[in-house]
Amino acid sequence: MVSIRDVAKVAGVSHQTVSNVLNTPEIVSEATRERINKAIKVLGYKPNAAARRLRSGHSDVLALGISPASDRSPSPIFDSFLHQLASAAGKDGKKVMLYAKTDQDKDIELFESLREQSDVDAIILNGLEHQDRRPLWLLEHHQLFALFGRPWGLPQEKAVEIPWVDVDGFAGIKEMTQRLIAAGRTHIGYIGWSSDPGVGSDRYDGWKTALKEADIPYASNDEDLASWTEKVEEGLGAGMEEAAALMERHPDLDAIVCPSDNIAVGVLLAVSRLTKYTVVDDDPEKDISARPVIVTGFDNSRLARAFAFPSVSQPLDQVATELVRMINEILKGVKVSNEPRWHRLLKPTLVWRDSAVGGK
Amino acid sequence: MVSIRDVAKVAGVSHQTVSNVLNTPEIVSEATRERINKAIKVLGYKPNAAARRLRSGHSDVLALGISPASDRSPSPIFDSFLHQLASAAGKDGKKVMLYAKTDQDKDIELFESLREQSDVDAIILNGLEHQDRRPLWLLEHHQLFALFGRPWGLPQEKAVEIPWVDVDGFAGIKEMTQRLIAAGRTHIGYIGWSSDPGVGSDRYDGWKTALKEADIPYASNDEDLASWTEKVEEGLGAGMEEAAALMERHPDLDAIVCPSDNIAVGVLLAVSRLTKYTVVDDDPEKDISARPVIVTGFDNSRLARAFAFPSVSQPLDQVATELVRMINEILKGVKVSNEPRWHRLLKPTLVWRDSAVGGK
DNA sequence: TATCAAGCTTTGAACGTTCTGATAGTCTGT
DNA sequence: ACAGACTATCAGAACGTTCAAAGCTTGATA
Repeated sequence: MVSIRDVAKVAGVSHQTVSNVLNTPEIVSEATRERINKAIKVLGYKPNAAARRLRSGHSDVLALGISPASDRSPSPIFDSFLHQLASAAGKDGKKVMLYAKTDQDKDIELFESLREQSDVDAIILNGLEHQDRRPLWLLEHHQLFALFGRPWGLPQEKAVEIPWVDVDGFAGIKEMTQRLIAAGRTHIGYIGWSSDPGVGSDRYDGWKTALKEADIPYASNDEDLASWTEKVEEGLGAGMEEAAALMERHPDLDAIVCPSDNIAVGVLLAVSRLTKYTVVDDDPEKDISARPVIVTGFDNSRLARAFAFPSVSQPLDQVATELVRMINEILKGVKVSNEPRWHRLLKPTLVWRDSAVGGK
Repeated sequence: MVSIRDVAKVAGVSHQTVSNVLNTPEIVSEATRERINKAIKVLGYKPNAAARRLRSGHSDVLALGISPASDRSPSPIFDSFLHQLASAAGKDGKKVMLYAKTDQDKDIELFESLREQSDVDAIILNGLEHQDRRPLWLLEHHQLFALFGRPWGLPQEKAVEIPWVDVDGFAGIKEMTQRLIAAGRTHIGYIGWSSDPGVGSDRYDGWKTALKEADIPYASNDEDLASWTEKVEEGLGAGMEEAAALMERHPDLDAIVCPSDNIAVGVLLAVSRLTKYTVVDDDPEKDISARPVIVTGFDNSRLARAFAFPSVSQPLDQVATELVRMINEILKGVKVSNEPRWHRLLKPTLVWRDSAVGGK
């Protein structure tokens, strides 16, 4: 194995100068720098990560938990996020380490073992549960971390100390609802999660607000609103019965907004069965505006593409980049504060679809 | 930071004895061992991974590439595999590191940078392309690795040197076809990948063989078989037109076998539209045997659950466990040979469904 | 009693890097 | 010509662990 000292010998300098070329090239004169770089190339020298870690105390590794897929698994786009994160981290010379998530207690146990082991510089949390203990534990033990998602349900004074990136579900759903209204739909229902004080109510509010601002009659009364709403647990294909109930209650229903693609698929299937539009021969799905009821989702996953329903697309590349940026700044010693750069609420993109079903 | 020497001081022994307790406890007398363990607990000592790596030369880290989700992405179950792998590795004190896959050349470049850096002990490859250069490169450069999937298309003498785990697609599809025959279906078509000499033809052969063994008339003639087959590119919702074509060609068709859940969904949708069975009121999907055409998939992903079609389930936990075991053995210095324990073809499980559509 | 083996423990070096402080060389201004 | 400041380089220590080998008991054997 070729070390920094071998390079030094070949280049005729001390080992420290080689180290300087690697870490602070600007303090080395150009002549020697070139000589050393040449020696590095000739010898095929690669810095030893372990030694670097041992001495410098940081590992350039981010840890990310991955939960069993059977979980309510908010994201059909989790693997997409993983790729973006690995990519963003890689650009920065960092690596992403996976750990298998189980429950909060086990997670914390694991954090404990990562701590002080100089094995992981920072942790990226996502998919927080309500009143999650993990962020507080991490804060308390001065373990660096950043959050994908907002720290819903945490006291304000704590939340301020937590760096997070999230996508604005409220704005996304609101825009989608407005787009439906612009398309002439005026009887728009909502089928979403039953028990989710954070993300769920945020998206629900998006729908409600759009209706109110457009002066849709039933939006002015909470009781009326409730009758245009159905609660359902997250899950692929969920919401079929609820869609039926909603349509029975409101025969004039012409659109349904869902906070996830998983639910939207179920709702779309139920709707298409009840409205018979899938059996018409000349494919009415070619133009979704011809659909008796338009169903919309969230995440713009492959499901939305395959079933050709409109969906809200999360800018996962930006999420990943911002997370890595935040962690970098923290590692450099910048303190987390109330400034906006520690709490990024990214705007999602509306993906409308007029094209035919199918495709990849 | 508390080190091995601090523990030694408290326990009144030398640092090496502490190290022995950690690595080879059996050579330390019980009395001292207990004393040291107590000191470890009291001081909250955690071994420093970086130092251990530096000295011992191995990192206990496995690298795994993750490709952008837009790719033909063979697995709607990739994240599930990730979880299993992280879990299996974790049980063994190992970690999984992600790297962002792009193309073969970039991958190899990355392998090169991982090499000698004592940053990664072994690489896990999956989703090989046809005539993939990566396994050969890794062999040539003596970088340890194992494969999820078979080294299709590699010369036998090389393939023998490559440790791999795969799931027997042939057996899975064959069993599924036999199950359809047992259910009284005798006109069974196949819609699968157009260009895939490895996995694709393996699964196709499963269908063909089952038909032949059951003496289905059209199975004896290759030309007839071809007319019961449609080729299609992988993709969620793909295969709609092909399903229509197949049904037109064979009005007596009563089942379609697909090599992936993604395709099965498209096929199922096309079939349900053409056979009008989704519009019947008393949910014929409650019992799939009542379906005019049964569609089957592969992977038993959430899609199969949601749309209630039968599918072949891959034992991902076993795959992960075996991969980790192989890598462990190689790390211990065991040479890869022609023995069966280096080439594991695992039996998948058939998941039949009689229950209603929907649910999680 | 001297010798040897076995069981347990210790000592010192080594892994490859970065950190710290020192040294030589060059330039500037008086 | 000389102090002072700055630049480029160097030498040695340090990070926390494991490796290699040597040392100390103890008990059995000749």
